[in-house]
Amino acid sequence: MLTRLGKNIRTARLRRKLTIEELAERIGVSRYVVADLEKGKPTTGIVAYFGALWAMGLLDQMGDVADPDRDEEGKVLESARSPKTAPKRRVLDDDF
Amino acid sequence: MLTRLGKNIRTARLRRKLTIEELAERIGVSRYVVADLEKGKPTTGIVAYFGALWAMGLLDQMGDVADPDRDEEGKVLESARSPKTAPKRRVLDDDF
DNA sequence: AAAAAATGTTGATTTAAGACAACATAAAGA
DNA sequence: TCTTTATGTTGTCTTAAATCAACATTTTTT
Repeated sequence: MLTRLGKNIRTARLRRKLTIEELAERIGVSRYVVADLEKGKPTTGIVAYFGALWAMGLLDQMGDVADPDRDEEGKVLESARSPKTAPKRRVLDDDF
Repeated sequence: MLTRLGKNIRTARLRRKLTIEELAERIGVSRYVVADLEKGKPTTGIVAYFGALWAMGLLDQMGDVADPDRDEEGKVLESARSPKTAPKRRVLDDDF
């Protein structure tokens, strides 16, 4: 997934006729970081990746990632613990 | 966008009843890295973010980000340079 | 084909991320 | 409540990321 993202960023950059150096300058890093990032280097700071996406108008696509509303599996796990319907009622309520 | 992603990861973790340490162990980093990442620390390596998403089954959501097929702006810029239809023909063609 | 520009590569230096210990605080369970 | 567990916070140390210079290679342009 990392190498894929790197390749996608490179494709986007080439389409925009940007050199590695130009993109690096806009992000505020050296050209080596952008070169690494396009290879999908795992240890590179996420700010470089996000900066590249931002500089090319692609960052908004990150908005949905891990969005709680779309996390169906997580929603199921949560609702399994705290059921919405029929809240637990203490036995004492009937107790006088 | 970074703090948003961090919050989303935290929400997903809590829903799954995972502690920071448990998630950190699955990713292969210390608990401090996960704590940073949930705050959206920019300089943290992307591998930590991706690892967290992966460990919770959320990584596939990254597949579409910066996908060339969805990069409409990039496609326009590219096609403006190399038109698919009507390839340029030299004037000489009419020339005898 | 020649010149220029972009990118790749290597080695050295600087800087900061990550790991860790120790303790404080907060949250959860008995 | 008391106890445990989870998380936050601070400081130190080690490691590796990021920068840069210099040169090689590739690509583009003329």
